[in-house]
Formats: sequence, structure tokens, C-alpha cells
Amino acid sequence: MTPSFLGEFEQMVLLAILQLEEKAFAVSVLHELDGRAGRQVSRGALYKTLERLEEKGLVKWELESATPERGGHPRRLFRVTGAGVSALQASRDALLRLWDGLEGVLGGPQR
Amino acid sequence: MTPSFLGEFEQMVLLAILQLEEKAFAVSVLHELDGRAGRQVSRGALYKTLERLEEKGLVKWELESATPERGGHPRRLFRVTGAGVSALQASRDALLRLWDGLEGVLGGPQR
DNA sequence: ACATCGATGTAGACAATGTCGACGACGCGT
DNA sequence: ACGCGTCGTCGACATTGTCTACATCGATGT
Repeated sequence: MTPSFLGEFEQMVLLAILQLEEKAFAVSVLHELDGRAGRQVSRGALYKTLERLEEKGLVKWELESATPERGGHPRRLFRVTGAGVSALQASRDALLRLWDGLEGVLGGPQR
Repeated sequence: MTPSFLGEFEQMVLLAILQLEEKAFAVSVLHELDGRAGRQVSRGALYKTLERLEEKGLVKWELESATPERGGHPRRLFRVTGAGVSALQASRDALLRLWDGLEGVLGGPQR
């Protein structure tokens, strides 16, 4: 029904996965978010979001191929789908248009 | 207690108000959001968000000074507070860092 | 074998945000 | 006085954001 837009956190998670390319495991995403955006959330919070993004077809995953090495469940490697990329482009375009002309107010590095 | 971050829509509303400068009346914000971001929401949705943003001290308002001209309640003129601007800068910085290097994937107008 | 530890992933709950549609209040024409 | 258009307000409900506690399953140590 209401396709709704990408939530604020969902957007960040998708971007973090893209940044990690072939190394997007849940915990790595957590580090990426912390490092780049200073956003620290629990694993549970991330998994829930990942689960929802999958239901919406914005991400997909596959089990890690190589030896799981350290114990536990086999890790999942996340990937952003084409729909996910489109959704990101849409949010980005919208924000870019809203930011346009406000560099002065928002002390941005652009000139 | 976690004040959390700016929601996706809250962010857009704040930006729309900044864009309108001295002309940020509720309905104008609605037009600005539609025009720039293609986001069409009901007035109720906007007012609710505005109300919440005010509780968090990110926006404030005053009644229109000039003659209300057209009938109805006196209109309210919205304004983003200093805290609001800071919140926007923070969200923007985080996204900018996450977008960094993904221009290729997100077909952006940047080069 | 068994208890434990560490790395994963899962479940359920609850708070914060996003969104409506319907309702109340005011001025202005007529 | 009545209806109409412009504002703003309410209460309800869907979606998202977040956490803590828990279940799994190798590897290790004893």
C-alpha cells in the first residue's frame, strides 16, 4: 500500500552495506555505522532493520562461503538489491534538493 | 532518554522551513515539500510533526504579524531554532560521510 | 564428555515517528 | 444566518527504531 519512504536508519544501513561491498556482515555494518556516522546501536536493532529491509526487497543475503572459522551460526553476507539502490537514490535526490542553497546556514564544506 | 536522531520526515520539514525563510507557514511548507522532494502529505501529518519538533525545541513559531487577510485562524510562522540547525548539520554530516565514495553506484550529479 | 566462551542470529516488547481523516473555529460573501 | 474556504487540533493506527534476553553451535580447556 503505502510504499512509504526509507526511514532514517534504514537508509544508513543500506549505505553502510554498499560501503562494505563484499564484506557486509552484520557486525561489520555495525562498525561501519559507528565509524562513519557515529551511530552506535545494538545488534538486535540492526538485525531487526535488516529483516524489515529484506521483507521490502531492498536487501538480500547469502551465507558466507568460506569456512565459518569461529564458532556460532554461519554468517550472512548482505547485499543491497537494485530496488534498494533506487530507494537510496530517491532519498538522496530529495535531500539534495532540500539542502540546495542552504550551505550558508548548514556550515557545509561545499562552496 | 535517548533523544534519538532526527527522523527522516522531521529532517525534511526543518529543511523546508529554512528554505522558506520568512514565509514558512504550514501550507507553504507543504508546497515546498511537494515541490522540492515530491513528498505529498496531509496537513494533519505535518502539524503533528511540527508539534513534536517544537516539543524537542527544534522549531518555534509566532503568529503572523500582518492582517490575516483570508479567513480562518491567524497563521503561524515557523522558524528553525539553533538546536534545529545543529541537528540538521549532524544528520547531514553523517549522510555525507556514508555517501562518500558511492557516487558511482548512486548515479549522482557530482563528479 | 561436559561446561564454558565467543560469535551469530532470533524473539518479543515498547518507544518514537509517520500519516490519516474527521472535527472545531474563524472571517467573508451573499 | 448560512455556507465556504482557510487554519489548526485530535485521536487513532501503521511503521520504524531500539533494547534486552535468549537460543545455537563450533572451539577450548579440563
